[in-house]
Amino acid sequence: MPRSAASPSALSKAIAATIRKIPRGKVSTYGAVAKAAGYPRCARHVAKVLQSVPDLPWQRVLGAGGRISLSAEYALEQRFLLQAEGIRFRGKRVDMPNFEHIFSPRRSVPRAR
DNA sequence: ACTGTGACACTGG
DNA sequence: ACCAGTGCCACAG
Repeated sequence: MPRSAASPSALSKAIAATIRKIPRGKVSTYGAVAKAAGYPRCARHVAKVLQSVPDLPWQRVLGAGGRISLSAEYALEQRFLLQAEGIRFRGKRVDMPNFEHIFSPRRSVPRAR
């Protein structure tokens, strides 16, 4: 096995993969993505991944509470893209109760029921 | 090994 | 409800 492992760290891949799972018409938050990817306290890394990895549905990732955490100009574009997917806002925030994507819980504890 | 980075989350005033 | 400060954690140089 060559040591030329994949350049992107496991964390980056996991986060990127998680972001790709957010379906069209839904959104998530940095914290939620990090958690779903298996790295609960790494919300800030989600931001890093969005920066470095192209071709991700970046507009579907929001700050806590559904707030857009981009500078004004980009915020405008993000909002536009989201609305184009049918997502609705309430003031400056996305109507989270209705549009937040719920990731399938990782069943580290099988048969948890 | 150390320091700076990053599109954050959370708490308190 | 808004803003500022503080905590966070792994990556990149």
